[in-house]
Amino acid sequence: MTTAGRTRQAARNNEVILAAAREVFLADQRAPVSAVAERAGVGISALYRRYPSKEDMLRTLCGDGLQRFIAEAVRAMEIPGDWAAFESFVRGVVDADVHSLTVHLAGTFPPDEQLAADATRANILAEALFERARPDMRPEAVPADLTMLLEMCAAVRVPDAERTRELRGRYLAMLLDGLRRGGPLPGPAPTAEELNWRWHPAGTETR
Amino acid sequence: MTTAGRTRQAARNNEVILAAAREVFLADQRAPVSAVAERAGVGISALYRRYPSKEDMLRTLCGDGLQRFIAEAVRAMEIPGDWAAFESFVRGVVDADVHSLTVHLAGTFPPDEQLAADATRANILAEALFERARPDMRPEAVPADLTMLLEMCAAVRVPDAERTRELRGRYLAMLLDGLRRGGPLPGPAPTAEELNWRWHPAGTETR
DNA sequence: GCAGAGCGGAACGATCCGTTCCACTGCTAG
DNA sequence: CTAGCAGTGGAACGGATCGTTCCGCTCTGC
Repeated sequence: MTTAGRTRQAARNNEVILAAAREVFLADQRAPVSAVAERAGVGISALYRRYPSKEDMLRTLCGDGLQRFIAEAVRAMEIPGDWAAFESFVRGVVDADVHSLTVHLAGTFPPDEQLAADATRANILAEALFERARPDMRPEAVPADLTMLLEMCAAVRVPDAERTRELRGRYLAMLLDGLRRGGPLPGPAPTAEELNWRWHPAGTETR
Repeated sequence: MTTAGRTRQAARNNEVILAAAREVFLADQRAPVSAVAERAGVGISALYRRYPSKEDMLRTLCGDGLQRFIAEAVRAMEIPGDWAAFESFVRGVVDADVHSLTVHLAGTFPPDEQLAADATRANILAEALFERARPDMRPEAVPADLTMLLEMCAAVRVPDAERTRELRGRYLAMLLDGLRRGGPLPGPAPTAEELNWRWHPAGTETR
């Protein structure tokens, strides 16, 4: 800002705006565009110069989240211990607060070819990590459970972002301990359709 | 409907409308009033005949949820085993899907004297049940964790209501197992303020 | 029968939000 | 040095949504 020329300032705004958008839409998926501008400390024009529409902004954000998810998985793959790799992966995803982006934004804009490809890749990676760690888990656990665990962690939220991270760590620890041991689980695991319903054409839903 | 006179029909509508409101606002706290009317199969007039405003409807709904919460606690109190009582209580609350009502509606309308009293009573009861079961829990567990566990269970959601209940049972089992055993938990437990922030005057929140 | 309680749903006004537009700024190319 | 324009702030607009009101109808309970 102080030392910045016009172009430098503009380049900087790219990140600032994306970060602001992430924060705002993480807190409230239905937040207005103006809220993003306000948080970024820029005018609305600055947003519309970069993204043709709000929808494009959300798509970009979602894709970005998916990339981070994939990056976490790739990183964790290198970790030697099977359970350690899985745990590090999940902690990384929860810590980066990536799940809300990829899931809670679903349905707010039509899917996308690139997005679908990334989602598939993300699923494959996550499943691989899960399978590696499965020997350490209770027998009924399935990869689909991971999605739900992430969803549950994302539900932990307090006004302060840093504290939210801390609390999520606490409950993720509980969840992972629960994933490892305990008596038999009631009811069947979630199916793929049940996990992805947000993307589907929104049929008549009971709730 | 078939055998109903006008007054009988009206009395019936009382329950139908409240049930519809519960379902609708459980699914989406920001749902329009018209959605409630539609689900109840009545006109909008039928709602406004009973409740002066949407806000009153939400308040009633919230109070109703709190009553159910209290009823679950009182019921569970009679159960002999300490852990069994606690578990039955939590399962009951999750099963009745009462948590979303009392928490996710928070902030959408100004508090209320009766509501506050009920909330206090609910907290005391829940805490008592928690303390009874605490010997069976990992040492770091505190009553405040219960609120978060409920919040996490409420995050489990699929389009079908019955299936949602089933899945919540699955993950509640995991959570309870995690609550009982495992290694040390990272980070401090949530504070009372952190749990009730939704009710507060909505200061400047980071997220 | 008939007065009116109860109701359906159109209509209204307020609010909100995505997008556009325009005036302005100050860098940067030449 | 300066002309031009990329980048910007924010007011303005038009459409959508939603809470609430209102009017005309129905059908019951007396």
